[in-house]
Amino acid sequence: MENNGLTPRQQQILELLGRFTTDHGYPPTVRELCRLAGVSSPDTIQYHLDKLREKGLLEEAKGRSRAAQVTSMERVAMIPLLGLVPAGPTAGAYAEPMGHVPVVADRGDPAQLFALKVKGDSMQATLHDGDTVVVRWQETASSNDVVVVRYDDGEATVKRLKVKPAGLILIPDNPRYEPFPIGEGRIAGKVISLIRKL
Amino acid sequence: MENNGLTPRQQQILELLGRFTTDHGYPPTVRELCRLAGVSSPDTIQYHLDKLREKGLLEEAKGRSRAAQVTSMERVAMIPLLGLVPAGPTAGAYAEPMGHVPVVADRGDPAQLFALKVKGDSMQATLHDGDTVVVRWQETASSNDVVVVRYDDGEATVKRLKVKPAGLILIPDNPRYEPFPIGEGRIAGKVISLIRKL
DNA sequence: AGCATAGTCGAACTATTGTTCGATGTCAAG
DNA sequence: CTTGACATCGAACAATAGTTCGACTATGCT
Repeated sequence: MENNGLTPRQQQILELLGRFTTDHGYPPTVRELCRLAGVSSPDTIQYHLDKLREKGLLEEAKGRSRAAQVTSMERVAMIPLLGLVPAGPTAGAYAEPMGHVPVVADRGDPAQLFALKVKGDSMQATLHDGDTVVVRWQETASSNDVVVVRYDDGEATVKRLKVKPAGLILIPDNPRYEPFPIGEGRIAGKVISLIRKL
Repeated sequence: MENNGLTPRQQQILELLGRFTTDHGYPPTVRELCRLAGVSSPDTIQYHLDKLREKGLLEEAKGRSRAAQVTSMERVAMIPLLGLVPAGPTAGAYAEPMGHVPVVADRGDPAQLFALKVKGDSMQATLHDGDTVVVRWQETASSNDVVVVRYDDGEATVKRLKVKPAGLILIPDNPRYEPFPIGEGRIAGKVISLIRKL
C-alpha cells in the first residue's frame, strides 16, 4: 500500500516529469509542470519538487533551468550503430552511423561501445541474421569470447574465439561451417550483448 | 570525405552537444557550450547553432532554454523492468520496478511496453535463463507469438502461443517440456524483443 | 584590391525561469 | 478547538539564458 510515502500529488508530479522528459528529450521547466499539473502557481510545483528532492527521488540541482530529473533513471548512452562492418575506433560518432542504440551506461565507458548488425548464419544458435550486437572496442580477448574481427580489406566478421598454442582460431557456432585461423585479421572488439526482434 | 558539409567547428559543437546531453540528461545552455568549446561570446555558439539548424541537424526550438537537441537522436523511453512476474498494466511505472530498460520509442506508445526477466529453460533455444524480454501489453495474440500469460494466483509464464479450434495452447520451445492448454490463464502481453548478455 | 565566407568578441537587451514571501484553505489528529 | 501536514495562490524578485548588434580578424577566390 505505502507507495514510498508519496502523496498522490507528488506521485503525479514525478510521473509528469518522467513522461515529459522522455517525450521531449529534456526536463520541463517549473511553469511547464504547472500547466501539466493544472496548477497556476510556480510555487506549488516548487513545493512538491522540494519534497521529492528531500526523499532523494530527484537530482539535487537548484538554480539551473530544466534541471529536475528523476534520480532513479539510469543514465542512458546512445551508442552508434555502425552497420554491417565496423570501420574502426574513430571518434566521429555523429556522422556515419546508420542509427543509434540505447544502452544503460553503468558498466565502463559507453564511449568504448558500438553496435553492429549481424549478417548471415555462421553463428547460428548464438546469433541470428538481423540481430544487433553491442560490442566493446578491445584488441585482445579470451577463449570462448565472441569477437569482431576486422581485415585490412575492410571486411569484418563475428566469430567465437579460441586461443590455441598455434595461434588464434575463429569458430563459427554453426557446425555447417569450418573453424579457421584468424590469419591477417585483427580483433576489433568483444560482443557483450545482443538485441533481437522477435 | 564530405562530412555533411560541416565545418570542423560545427562538427565540434554538435559533438559537444550530444556528449553533454547524454552525460547530464538534458541539453546545455548556450553559455555552457561557450565554456566547453572554449569561446567567450554566446553569439559565437548561437551563430553555429543557427547554421546547424539550417542544415536540419538540430531541433527547431528557439526562445526556450536548453532546447538545442540533435535531431538524429532517436527518442528513448525508459520502460519498467517488472521482475519475474508482471503485476498488471497499471500506470505507476515509477514506483515498484526493479529497474528500467531503455528502448527506442519509435514504434507505438512506449507506455504500453514493459520488460521482464526470464527464468528457467522451458523456452530454451528462443529464450535463455536470465534474458530480458520487452513485452507489449495486449490481451490477444496470434499463433506462434511468444506471449506472457498470467494466472490469478500471481504466477506468470512465457510460452509460445498456438491457436487451436479447441482453445489456446501454450508450447514450451524446449522439447523436454510438454505443451499444455492455457487453462485459467490470460494473455498479458506479447514478447517483441529480447536482450541477452553474453 | 575587392569580396564573400567563416569565426570571433563584448556588450546590451529581453524573455524565460527558479526562488521566495505572505496569506489562505482543507483535513485529520490530539 | 488548536495544531500540524498538505496544498494552493498571486505577486514580486533575482538569476539565468536566448537573442541581437556592430565591429573585427583571418582566409581564400576572382
